[in-house]
Amino acid sequence: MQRAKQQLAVIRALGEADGPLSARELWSRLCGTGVGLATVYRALQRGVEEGKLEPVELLGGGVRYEPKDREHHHHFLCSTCDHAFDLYGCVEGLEFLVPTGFRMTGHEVVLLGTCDTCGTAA
Amino acid sequence: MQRAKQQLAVIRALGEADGPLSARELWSRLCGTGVGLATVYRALQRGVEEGKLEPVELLGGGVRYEPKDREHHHHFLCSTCDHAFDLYGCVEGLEFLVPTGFRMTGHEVVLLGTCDTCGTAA
DNA sequence: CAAGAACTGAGAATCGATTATCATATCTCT
DNA sequence: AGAGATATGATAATCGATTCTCAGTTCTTG
Repeated sequence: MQRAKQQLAVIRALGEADGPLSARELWSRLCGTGVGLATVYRALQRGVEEGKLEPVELLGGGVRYEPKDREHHHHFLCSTCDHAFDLYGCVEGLEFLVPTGFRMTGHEVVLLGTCDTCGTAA
Repeated sequence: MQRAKQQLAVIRALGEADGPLSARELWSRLCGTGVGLATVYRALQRGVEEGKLEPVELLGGGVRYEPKDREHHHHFLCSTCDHAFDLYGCVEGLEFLVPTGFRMTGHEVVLLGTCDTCGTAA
């Protein structure tokens, strides 16, 4: 077994996901492999410290994580399954919203609705 | 004392705010008046049930509330003081981001940065 | 004023998310 | 293989946010 095998499994699972995952989502994806929830949190914490992972805060409280090497993008949040999907493309020209005196350093766009799986199942 | 005086004070404070407020923010604004935190939560819960208030989830976990009669708008979140400000105007043309098979029912735009107060103080 | 319903504040209880602990297992290096 | 550092899983502990409980207060109605 190589060094920090379980933590690598966590990072890899994140890389294969179609969007940012929460600690719990990650854990359930790795559950069969016997990875503990504590290890998931440890891997996420270390990944952020080492600059490999980016914490993503969307609506709904929890923090999700995604690989930091992805380009600037936004997310679609399915209100049925509560899963977040990466979107491709970005919105420009938001500056007109900023009040005078305020300095904008970033923006977050979240689209809400139903993903294809949940929409078909309904 | 009229009926539900404290709860009205909560609703009024929300109406006077320049953005959505969390339960704790509301409480601290009413603190001198001896209003209890439980009452703030009760007022918020009832306000939502009666359709007067709208829960707003931005980044950072907590739920904030704002009067429901405001027009569609978005928010500016100051990363220094963590206060959310209403913005005027909306972003259109986000549909191009939606993947095929997904159905978009809404969108949330949050601008991040520093508000005028925090920017001046820095 | 009397009676009962509704409201209130303080603190306890609960809840989910995250972190800390600890004994065991595994790695690295020789 | 042996020694020491690191990683691991289970579970306890912690934390903040929210809800619950309860005794006391205030309202409404007559």
